[in-house]
Amino acid sequence: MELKNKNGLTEKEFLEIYKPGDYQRPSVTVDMLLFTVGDKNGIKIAKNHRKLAEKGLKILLIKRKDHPYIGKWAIPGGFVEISESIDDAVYRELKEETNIDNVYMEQLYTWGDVNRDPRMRVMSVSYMALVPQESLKPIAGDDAEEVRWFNVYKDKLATDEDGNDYYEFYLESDDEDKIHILYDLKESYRNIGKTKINDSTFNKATDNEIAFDHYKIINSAIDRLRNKVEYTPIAFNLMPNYFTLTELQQVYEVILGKNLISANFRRKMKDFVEEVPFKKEGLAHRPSALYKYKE
Amino acid sequence: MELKNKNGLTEKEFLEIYKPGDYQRPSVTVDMLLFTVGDKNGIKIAKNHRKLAEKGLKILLIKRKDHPYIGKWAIPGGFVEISESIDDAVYRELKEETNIDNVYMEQLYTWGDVNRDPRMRVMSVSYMALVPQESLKPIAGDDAEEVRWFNVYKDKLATDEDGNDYYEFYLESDDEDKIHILYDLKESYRNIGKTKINDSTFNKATDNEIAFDHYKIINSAIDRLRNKVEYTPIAFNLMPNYFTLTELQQVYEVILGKNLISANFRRKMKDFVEEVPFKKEGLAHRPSALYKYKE
DNA sequence: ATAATAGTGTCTGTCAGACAATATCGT
DNA sequence: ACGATATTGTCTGACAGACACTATTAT
Repeated sequence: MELKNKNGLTEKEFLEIYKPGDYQRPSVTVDMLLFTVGDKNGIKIAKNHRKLAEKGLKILLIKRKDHPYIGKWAIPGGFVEISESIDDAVYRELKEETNIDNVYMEQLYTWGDVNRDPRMRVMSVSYMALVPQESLKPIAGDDAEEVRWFNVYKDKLATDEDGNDYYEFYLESDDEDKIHILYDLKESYRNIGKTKINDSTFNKATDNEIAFDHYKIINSAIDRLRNKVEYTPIAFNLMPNYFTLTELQQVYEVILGKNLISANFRRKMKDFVEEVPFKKEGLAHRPSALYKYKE
Repeated sequence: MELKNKNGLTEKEFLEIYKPGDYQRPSVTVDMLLFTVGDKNGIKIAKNHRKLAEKGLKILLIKRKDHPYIGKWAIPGGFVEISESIDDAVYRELKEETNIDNVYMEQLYTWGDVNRDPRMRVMSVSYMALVPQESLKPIAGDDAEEVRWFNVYKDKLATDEDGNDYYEFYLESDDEDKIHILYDLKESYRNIGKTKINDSTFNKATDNEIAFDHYKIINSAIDRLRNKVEYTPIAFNLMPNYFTLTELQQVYEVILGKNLISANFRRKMKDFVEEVPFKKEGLAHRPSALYKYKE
C-alpha cells in the first residue's frame, strides 16, 4: 500500500526532495496576559466617581525600549522559535520573563491583522493566566525597559437605543509616577448570517498609549477572564493555602467588577472549599474560619 | 516628543533601515471545520448499538491528492498569504472551496506543535461554521481529489474510577463506498497548579485515517460546537426561512447527540422564534405551525 | 377509530438574588 | 454595650427535567 503521487513518488521520496516554497512567511509571537488581584494604593482619576476599593484587578505590562512604540506599554511575550511548539514557547517566555512555573496558560485567540506591527507581518497567539502577585519576579529583559502591574478597569457606562454598549476602559499604575491610560470603548453588534458579532471601537482618551493592538487583546482577555471565573475554579490560583471566604469573595468581586452578596457566594463555594480546624483571629470582630481548596 | 532609541534613531529612521532577521518562520494555514445537519442514509457499523436516526451531524472533509497523507481525509483550508489577515484568509478559502458567503466563521484554536506536518513547520488556525448542506457547492481544488460529508459521532461509553472518560469517536460517509474511521478516545484530567486540564488520547481503531493532527482538531471542534449550540442561536444557521419546532429540535438533538423533551425544548425556544400565519400540512397527522427566526 | 405527530399543563428540584437574623470577637 | 465582620436561614422567582394530557390531521 505504498501510495504514489501523480509524479510517481512515494511519501519518502516526496519528502526527501521536498523544498518549502520561498514565499514570505509571517513571524509568530506569543503574548502572555498575566492577571493578578492585589492591593491598590492609588485612587481613580477618571470620569465617574468610584468608591475606594482596597483590591484591584491588575495586569502585567512592560515598557518597550526600542521602536516601534518605544516608551509605550505592551503585553510581555516573544517570538515562537522554529523548533518549539507554541505552548512550549509561551511557557518558556513565562519562565524567562517572570520566573513562574506550574501555572496553566490558556490560549485565548490568535491576532492576525496585516498591519499589527509596522516592521513586518506578525501574528500573535495570546495566552492568559491568573497568578499570585508575590509569586512573580519580573525581570526586565531585552525588550523591556521596565515591568509594572497596572490596575485594569472595564466598567459599563450606558447602553443606547440601538443596543450598543459604552464602557470606560482604562489602565492605571499605582507607583509614584502614576500612569493613567484611558479608552472610551463602544461595543456594537452586527449580524453575519444569523450570528450576532461583537465589534469593539476604541477611542484613545489619553496620551499614554498601549503599543500595537494590545489594548484590543487586553480588552478581550478581560471578557474571557470574567467569563471563565464564573464557571471554573481559576480564581483559586490567586489564593494562599489557607484563606477566608471573605478574602475569596474579594477576589471574585475584583475580577467581576461588581459586589456579591456573601450568603449567596458562600453557598456557591461550598463544594469547592474545605474548612481547616483553625481560625484567623486577632481582629476586632468575630474570627473567620479558614478554608483550603478542595479537590 | 520624537523619541529616539539607543542608537539615536527616530521611529521613521528605524523603520526605514529595519531588516527582518533571517531566522526561519513558520507557515500558517487556516482550517475550516464546516458542520451541517443532514439526512443520513447509512447505518452505523460500530461497537455499540444505535437506533437508526434520520439526521446526522456532518463535517466536510477533503481527500488529499498528494503527499503527505496522500489519500487520507483532511479538513479543508489553505495558507494565509503574507498580505491578508487571518480572517480574510479563512473567508477567501471558504468562498473558493465551497462558494459560501455571509456565514460567520468562529476562530477556535491555533495548533502549533512542531511536527504537525512532515514537510515543514506549519501552524494552523482553526475556524468553525455551521452551514446548510444545500448552500454549499464544494469544488475539488488543487489539494483535493474529492470532497465529502462525513457523519461524525462522539459518544461517551464509560467513566472509570479515576474520572477518565472513554468515548467512541468516529466518522462515517454515507456514499456507496462507505468509509468508516473509528478512534477510541480517552479524555483524562490532570492539574497544572490548581487548574484542571483535559488531555485527549486517541487510538486509531481503523485503517482509514485522518491526515495530520486533524482528528484532534475535529474532536475539539465538536466539543465547542456542542457547547456553543447550548447558549447561542448558532443552530438557526441551518434552518430554512420557515421551519417547524420539531425540525429545529431535530437539529439540536443531532448536534448535542441526545434526545430532548419537546415540551421543554419549546419553552426554551419560545423567545427566539416567531410563528408565521401558515402551517405545514398534508401529512397524516396534526399539521405543524411554522416559525421563523426572531431578532 | 387509529396512528402519528403537534402542542399544553404542571410537578419537581435546583439554583441565584435579596435580605433578615444571629454569632462572636476586641475594645 | 458597641462596632465590625462572620455566618446562617429563608423567601422569591427563574428555569430545567420529566411526564401526563389534550389537539388535529389523513386514512
